[in-house]
Amino acid sequence: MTDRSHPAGKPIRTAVTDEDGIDFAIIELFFFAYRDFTSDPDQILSDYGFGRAHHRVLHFVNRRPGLTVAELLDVLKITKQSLARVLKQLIDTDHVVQLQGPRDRRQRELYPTAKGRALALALARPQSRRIHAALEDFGATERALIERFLEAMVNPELRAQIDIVPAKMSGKSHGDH
Amino acid sequence: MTDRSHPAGKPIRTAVTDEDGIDFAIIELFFFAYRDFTSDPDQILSDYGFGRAHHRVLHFVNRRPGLTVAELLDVLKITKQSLARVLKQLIDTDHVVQLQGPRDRRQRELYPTAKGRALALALARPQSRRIHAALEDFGATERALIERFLEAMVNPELRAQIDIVPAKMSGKSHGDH
DNA sequence: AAATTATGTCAGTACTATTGACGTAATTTC
DNA sequence: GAAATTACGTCAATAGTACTGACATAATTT
Repeated sequence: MTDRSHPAGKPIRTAVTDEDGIDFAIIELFFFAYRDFTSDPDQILSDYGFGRAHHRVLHFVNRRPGLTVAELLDVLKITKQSLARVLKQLIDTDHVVQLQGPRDRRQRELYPTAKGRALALALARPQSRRIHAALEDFGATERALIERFLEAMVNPELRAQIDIVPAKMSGKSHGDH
Repeated sequence: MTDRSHPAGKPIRTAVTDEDGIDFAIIELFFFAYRDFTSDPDQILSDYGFGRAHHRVLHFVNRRPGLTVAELLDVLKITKQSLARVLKQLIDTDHVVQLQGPRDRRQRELYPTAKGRALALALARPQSRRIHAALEDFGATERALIERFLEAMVNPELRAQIDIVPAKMSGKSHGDH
């Protein structure tokens, strides 16, 4: 609409580029990459009536079996109420089970069932394939570089969450406090 | 809840690892990296009452001034109705203006105003800083590698969208530092 | 016994997205 | 020139994921 009743700014016809001192190239690549990265599991999830939130819960429950609700909330950075519905659905559909904490019986330790493990793997498979394809021409050195880059993109305070993951790294056993 | 009335699966107590043939390390890194990557602009946006959807529109309007509504829908992969509200708000707040298409007057070419350009840059700044910091120890070769990786993560059919971007590669003098 | 902690749940709200339907103006086709 | 198509805008209804605040329960700690 060329009609404007209130003082509208004039159109700027030049594109922003990296010359503005901002790394638009990588910003945009990151957007496209993540959009497509999540599209594969999203499709599978819709068959189950699940969404991305279910995927995240399922992922971390499989990745750190036995984590408590509080720990999960901390990793996902969402509220208890947001988690509630999603977790309930996963439990009702027998993808996740809760066990009473052995030391503290108020706690609920979360574990995947065989069904939940299978779904988690099914969701991760296309993502892993995509990564493999993207790393096709790369060797171990380049792969390590990508990992270093991605890790550096994470907030330093939150990098601890990554290290909790079993296996993988070597001497990263800053155990529990 | 140790009580289950229906046949629930048994808890699996071992964590999934890369040994399952799946690249969980990078999958998880990608998740954390993107989560934090978007957190900076999200904070700024909330001051304006805007959300991530506004950011995306603002980004592409600044990146390809003069694109039409249809083109924008194609890039964002959302529906017209989803775009409508967001775009309207950006126009009402004088961040974006519409001009009649010169050749086809049905089309609306979208342009940023000075205000819209400023906001787009403000949103991109912390993201760019984060990228710079992550690439700190990397040279041009490593940087190119990261770009190649991210580009390879995008669906091949959709890579065309990336190339539309002006300037970009070639003798990219990603200037100072 | 009282306070705290871990979890669950209810009510209300917001944002982003969806599909379907309809209207209008401009362009293209017959 | 009339009809069909295209580009865009808008209305209504719905869903998924998130939020805040409040309150309940059981277990643990003080």
